[in-house]
Amino acid sequence: MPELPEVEVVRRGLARGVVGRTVDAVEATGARSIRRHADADEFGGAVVGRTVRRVDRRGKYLLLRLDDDSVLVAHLRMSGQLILTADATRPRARHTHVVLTFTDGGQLRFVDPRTFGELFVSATRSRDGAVVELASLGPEPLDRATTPAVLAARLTPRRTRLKSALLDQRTIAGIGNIYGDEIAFRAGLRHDHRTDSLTPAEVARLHAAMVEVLDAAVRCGGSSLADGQYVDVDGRAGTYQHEHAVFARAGEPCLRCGRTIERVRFAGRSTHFCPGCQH
DNA sequence: CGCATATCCTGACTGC
DNA sequence: TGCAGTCAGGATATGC
Repeated sequence: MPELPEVEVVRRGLARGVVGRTVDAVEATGARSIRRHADADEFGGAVVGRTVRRVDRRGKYLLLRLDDDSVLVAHLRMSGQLILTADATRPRARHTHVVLTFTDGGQLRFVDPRTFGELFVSATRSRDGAVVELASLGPEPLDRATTPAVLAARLTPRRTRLKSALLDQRTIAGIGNIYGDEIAFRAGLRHDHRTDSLTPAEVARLHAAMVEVLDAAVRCGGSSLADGQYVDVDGRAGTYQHEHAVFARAGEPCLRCGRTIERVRFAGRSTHFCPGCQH
């Protein structure tokens, strides 16, 4: 479900909601959600008593930096949600697998029907705050340091297709199926455009499209699709789905040229594009 | 190396 | 209304 924009919106909610708060108790009833840990006690032992210092994001991962320099890492995968509630007595949603209760009585709940998501504590204390488990992630799309030249250096040496490269988190971190399609459309490039044939002008368009699409999506609070899975920490849906040019618009006219948006299976994922605007 | 496929799960939706 | 089949925002392992 969530890609960079959705994860960034959740990060902002957590930054407002949990920084400075101290974990009083942890209930980890879903073993799969903490699968990198031996058991619930071991996971709880790493979190209880800790105060959240700040919340960062790396690609689609959330990093809750704790006061012992460890990091509580969260990935929502397809169906995960992190929900804040001030009232611990409020009924828990079905598939609530991990609950952190703060000393003030509020809670952070991890809800995840498909159980693909996970929470783990990384003991990493590297100087720059990097999490060793996430070392293979590519650069951040919205970092100023991620210039068109950086993007070109990561794309053009590879002999693959544009969408495969965009979905590969080692190329660039945070882009998933929705934004891969939207970025390719805005750049005027087909999903199956070969990365090794991208010209500097095409990479420049791709870079601009990437920044514009992701920025706009963050400003809209992310994309919430028909199943209503994605919501922020307060349970609110995003609105960027109304701005989608191609994703989930198969059979509808392209808003730019009027041709019919197509949907194909590519790289194992549903892929949407305009046959008139993308080459 | 690149690519397709299967896998981990539950739930929503489609068509009979 | 019930039920089988299909599909889903991600990441990873495997085999060609």
